Amino acid sequence: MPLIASLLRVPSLPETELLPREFFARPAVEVAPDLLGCVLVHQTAEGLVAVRLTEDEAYAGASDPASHAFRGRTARNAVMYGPPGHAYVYFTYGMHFCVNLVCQGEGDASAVLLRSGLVIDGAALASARRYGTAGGPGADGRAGVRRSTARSTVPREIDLARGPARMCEALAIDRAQNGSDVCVAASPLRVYAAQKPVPGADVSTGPRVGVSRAADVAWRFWITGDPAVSVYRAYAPRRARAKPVTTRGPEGGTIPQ
DNA sequence: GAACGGATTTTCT
DNA sequence: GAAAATCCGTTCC
Repeated sequence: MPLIASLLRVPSLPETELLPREFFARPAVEVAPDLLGCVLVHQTAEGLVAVRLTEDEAYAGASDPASHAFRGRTARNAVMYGPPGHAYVYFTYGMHFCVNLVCQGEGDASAVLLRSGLVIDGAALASARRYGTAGGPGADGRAGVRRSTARSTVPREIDLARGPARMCEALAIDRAQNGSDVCVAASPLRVYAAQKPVPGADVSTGPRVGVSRAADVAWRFWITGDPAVSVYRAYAPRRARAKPVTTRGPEGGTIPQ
């Protein structure tokens, strides 16, 4: 084995190797179930965090109404049109990042959205990123998880990367990782093969979460019974803002709000 | 335990 | 100008 491979080896992955680019050079619906059990690693100056993938979703390109590529190429989705085995990171809902892995060949804008995983390395660092410093919830005054009630605000390790935006926060994935090649050992962000492949019989399928279009296709995949899988939420239209702000403050001198 | 509303900004119509 | 591949705390069964 090359020396560099041992130097970059992940503690929890003694015998596994990086996924080759050919792995991703297939339709996303084929790649998505095969990614379950594989390990996403992000190495930063702070340290290394690794998650074993437990849930993902396939997005086809121009033919999929739920895909970001459905309406053609834009500055945001450009990476999806590039070569397979690269990360497509996008920002959504004004505050969250989500990470995809690009599939097929160049020009086919398909990808797999990574939805959930179990942290198997760097849990302390992941927890610090999600909940603040290791002192516990609220220790640094951050709003993430507060002790507002006596129960149910205790962070759980199972929740560290359970959900697409949570996983990005645990792994410190943001715009800087958009376009990263996950198939080379020199990349801080990379994906390793599963130590023990997940049998097809252990993979469940269902509709994708939160999408309004093409809600009938079962392109969400997860490891059956795994606790580190996000809760399914059907698409729900967001209601209009309660305060239209059509007028300014009261005329008579009452204090706003 | 389900349902709801707020936060917040990029992206495209 | 509205919707969006979300998360979190609160409220109401």
